[in-house]
Formats: sequence, structure tokens, C-alpha cells
Amino acid sequence: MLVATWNVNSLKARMPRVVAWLEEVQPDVVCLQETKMTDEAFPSAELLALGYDSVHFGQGRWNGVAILSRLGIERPVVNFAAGAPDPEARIVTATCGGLVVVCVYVPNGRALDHEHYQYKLRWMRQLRDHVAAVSEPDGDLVVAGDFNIAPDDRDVWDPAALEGSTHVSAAERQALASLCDWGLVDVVRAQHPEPRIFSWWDYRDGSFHKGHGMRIDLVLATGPVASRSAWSVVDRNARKGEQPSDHAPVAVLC
DNA sequence: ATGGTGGCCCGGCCA
Repeated sequence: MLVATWNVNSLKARMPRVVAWLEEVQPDVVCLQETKMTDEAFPSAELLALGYDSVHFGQGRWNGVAILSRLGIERPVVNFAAGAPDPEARIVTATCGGLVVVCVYVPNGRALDHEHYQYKLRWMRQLRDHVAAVSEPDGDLVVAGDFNIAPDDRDVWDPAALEGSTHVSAAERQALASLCDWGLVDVVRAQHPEPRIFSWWDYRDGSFHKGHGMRIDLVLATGPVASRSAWSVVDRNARKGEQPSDHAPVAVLC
């Protein structure tokens, strides 16, 4: 099955691009982040007409996550399955064709000395508890989404320029490593060891054209799923053209 | 490089 993740930066603004991409790529499961809409505004009927069942967790102006599936949506879980609920709409889980799919929009962190950075680190710890609550390391599970963490220096355009910034700090990378230690593999990285594979480019300053990006959108899979996967891609074409998101979709065949 | 662009919804926040 083809499983993808895409931070769309407003589903309202991006719906034409999303529909075109679904029709072209025909993914089986898609995790969306930053829908930036309420559940009432979510275009479930339009997606169903394209063959996709969906579950959305939104709060309106900010955040918002969804899972689209043409293999069914079973056992949907909105918010964390363990511990206190997140006040923001950043995680949704469902079983699609036997695969447990966790769609995440990890907090940005803003700055190393900002309270939001501590929220991000706490959030990553709670994500590990969530994953342990909905599966086991030998189960069929993916955690896909915008992690707002570049796993290592291969994943940023200029490590020196980002010294002291969020997304690359040791604590954030350790939090991601700790999640993976539970039993998850970064599928794209496992299949593509080369540097400078990016999934996000700032809208500002022509970053995309300059190759100034980061790989922060990840598909993490349990061992059985990762073993079955022989192909994955970051679809840079979706970052081009009219009104793109600042993120490209990441797709994994598994 | 302390700006720049784009989305929210129309002044400032967030990424």
C-alpha cells in the first residue's frame, strides 16, 4: 500500500492541489497536517467522492490533522490515547487496511528558550506513550507527519547556519531517537542514505530554488512494515507551481 | 541575513 504524509498549510487554501495530487498519485492512505479548519469545515464529502474515507481532528485557525484512506477507517482515536489530552489538534490515529496509522503535527518549538520548546519535548515523550498504547513494536504501524525535527545534519541545507535553532537541537534529536528506540525506522532515511533530501522549504527568500530546506516530514514504521517497504520518495514536484504548500508530500510503499 | 512570504482573517500571530 502507498502511505503518504503532507503538511498542506491550510486545507482550504490547498484543496485544489490536494485533489490534483490524490488523483495523480492515487495513494491509499494520506496523513494531512495543518488543515487549519474546524471539523465542520473539513471537506469529507468531497474526499469521499474521490474514494477516501477520512477522520479529522481540527480546532479552526491553527493546527488540525487528518487521515484519508481508501482502505477504510477503523478505530479512530482523536488526540493522545495515553495521558492528558493535548489542548491543540495535533494527533489522530486510525487503522487502515490493517495498518495502524498515527498522523502527527509536532509542535514547532519556536526558540530554544521558549516555553513552546519545552511543550515540544514533552509532546514527543507523550507521543512515545501514545504509540506504545496503540501498538507493539512487532505490530503493523506507521507514525507519519511533520515532526519539526531534522533527524541529523544530512537533513538540513546548512548545519552551521542553524546552530542554536530549533529543529536541530540535541534534545529534539534525542527525543526523536527515543521514540525510534521503541521500535520505529525512518523509512526514507533507511532507503536513501544521501544528504540533502528535503521535505520543507521556507516560503521566504526563494529558499526552494536555492535548495535551502530541511527534512522534517517523516514516515516512521515498525520493523515488519519497514522490512516490507522497498520504495519511498519525497515528491518535490508538489512544492512547485501555483500556490504550493511549503512542505512536499512524503510517500512510502509498504 | 533579525529580513523575507504566505496562511489565518484584516492587526498581528504563527510557521
